[in-house]
Amino acid sequence: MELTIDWLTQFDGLTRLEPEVRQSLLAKSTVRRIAAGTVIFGPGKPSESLLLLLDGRVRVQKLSESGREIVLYRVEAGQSCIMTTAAMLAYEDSAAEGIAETELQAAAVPLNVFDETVARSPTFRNLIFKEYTKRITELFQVIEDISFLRVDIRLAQSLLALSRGSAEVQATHQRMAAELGTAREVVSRQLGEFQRRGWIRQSRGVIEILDREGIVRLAAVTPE
Amino acid sequence: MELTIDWLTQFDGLTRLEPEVRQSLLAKSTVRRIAAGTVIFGPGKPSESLLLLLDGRVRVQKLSESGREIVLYRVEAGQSCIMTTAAMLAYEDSAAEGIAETELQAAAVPLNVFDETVARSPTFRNLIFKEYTKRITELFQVIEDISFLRVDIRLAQSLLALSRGSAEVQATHQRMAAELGTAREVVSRQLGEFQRRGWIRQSRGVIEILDREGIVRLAAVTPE
DNA sequence: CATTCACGGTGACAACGTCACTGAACGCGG
DNA sequence: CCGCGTTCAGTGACGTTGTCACCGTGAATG
Repeated sequence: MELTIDWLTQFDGLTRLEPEVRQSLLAKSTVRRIAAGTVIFGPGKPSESLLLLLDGRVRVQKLSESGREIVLYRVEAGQSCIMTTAAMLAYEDSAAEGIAETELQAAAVPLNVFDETVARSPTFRNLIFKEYTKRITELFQVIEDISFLRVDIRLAQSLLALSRGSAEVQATHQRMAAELGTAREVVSRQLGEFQRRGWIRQSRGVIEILDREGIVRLAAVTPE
Repeated sequence: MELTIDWLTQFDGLTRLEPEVRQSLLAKSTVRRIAAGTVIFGPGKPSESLLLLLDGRVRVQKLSESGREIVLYRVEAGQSCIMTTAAMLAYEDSAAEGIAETELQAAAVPLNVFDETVARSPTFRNLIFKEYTKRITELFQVIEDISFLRVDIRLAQSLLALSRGSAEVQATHQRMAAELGTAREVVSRQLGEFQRRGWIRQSRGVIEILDREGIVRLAAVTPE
C-alpha cells in the first residue's frame, strides 16, 4: 500500500534536489492512494501533511453560507496542494475545501518534515514559494475573469478546460454553474444557445462537443 | 535616512525572534521611506526585496487589458508585502501592481537575506507562511463577495472600510468602482440612492457619512 | 478669460441573477 | 414491471447589474 518509489522525479522543481535531502524526504513521507470524491481538506478537516500530487486531480472550491459554490482552482499531478499547509495553520474561516476529482496518488509530507525540508533545502524552498505564487497569480486571474468577462465566454473556456481534448464533458448544468460561480439557469440558457448554434449536443449529465472550433473562437474573444 | 531602529518589535510574529537571527536581519535590511503614490511592484517593475511594512498602507490591484481595475487587497502596517517576493520570481503575466496609498516606512529585506532567514529561523518561516495563507484566504473571500453579494451591500462595506471611523471618505466614483470591480455608473446610482436615504452627502471627490448606522445595517445583510 | 478635462448624473438597453414552476429522465423498492 | 421520489433541465417574468451614449458642472491650466 505505501510504496517508496522515487516519486521525486515527477516534480520539475525537485529533480535536482540535494541528495541527502532527497533521501530524507523519501524516507519520511508516505505515498498514499486516495479515493475519488474524498475531501482532502476543508472546514473541520485540518490536514497534517503537505500533499504532493503524483497522479489525479484536486478541485479546490469555496462554498458560501447560502449553499452556492464556486471553483477556485485545480491541482494537477506534479503540483503541490499548498492549501493543505494552510489548513494546518487552522484558518477555519476560509471555508474552502479540496476534493479529489479522480483517484489520487500523492506523497504526504508530514508538517514537521515539511518545515525541516524548507529549512534545509533551497531547492525545496524555491518549489514551495513558486507554488504559492502560482496559486495567488491564478486567483488574481479568476477575480479578473469573474469581474470583466461575459459568462458565455467563461463558459466556453470552462468547457474546453474540462473536456481536456475529449469530445465529451460529463457535467450537469449545476456543476458548470459552480465552475463559473453563476446560477444554473444561466448555464442552461447559454448551453441552449451553444446547442442552437450546433456547437454542442446535450443529454442528461453530458455535454458533447460537436464544433470545437466555434467554442474556441468564442473563448478567445477579448471584448474591447 | 536609513535608520537601524529595532523595527522588529512591530511585527507580532517576530517579537520572539531568535537573537542571532534578529541581529542579522536588522544589520542586513534597510528601513526606507517611500512616497505616497509610488508603484512598489508591478509589470515591468520587478522588486528585489521583501517589504515589511512599518507604517502606511499599500493597495494591491489588478488592471485588465480593457483598462478597468479592481482592488485585490491592502497591506497594512505590521504586515509583509509578500507579492514583492512573488514579483522576484518574475511572474510577469500577473499584471497586478502594488501602490503606496500613503507615505510608507518599510523594512526592505534583500532576496538573499530573505532566503537565508527562512532557512535559519522557524519563527520567520512561520510568519511568512502565515502571511501567504492570509492573503490566499482573503482572495477567497474577495471571490465569494464578487460572485454572490449585491453591489449595494459591497459598496456599503467598502465605504465603511475606507472611512476607517472617520466621517469623510475621499474618493471619486471611479475609485469606488475600482474597489468593487464594477462600473462607475453603477456606483453613481447606488451612492445616489444612499444619499436619497440620508445616509451620505456627496460633493466632488468626497463622500460624507451622515448615518453610519444605516450603512452598517445594509453592509451586514446576508440575503438568504 | 477661454479651453480643457475630470467628475458625476441619466436614460435606454443588454446581460445576468432570482424566483417559481414545469416536465423529463433516472434510480430504487416493491 | 410499476409506481414513486429525486435529480436534472427548460422557461417566463422580473429585478439587478453592466454598457453605451451623452450631458452639465466645476476645477485646473495656460
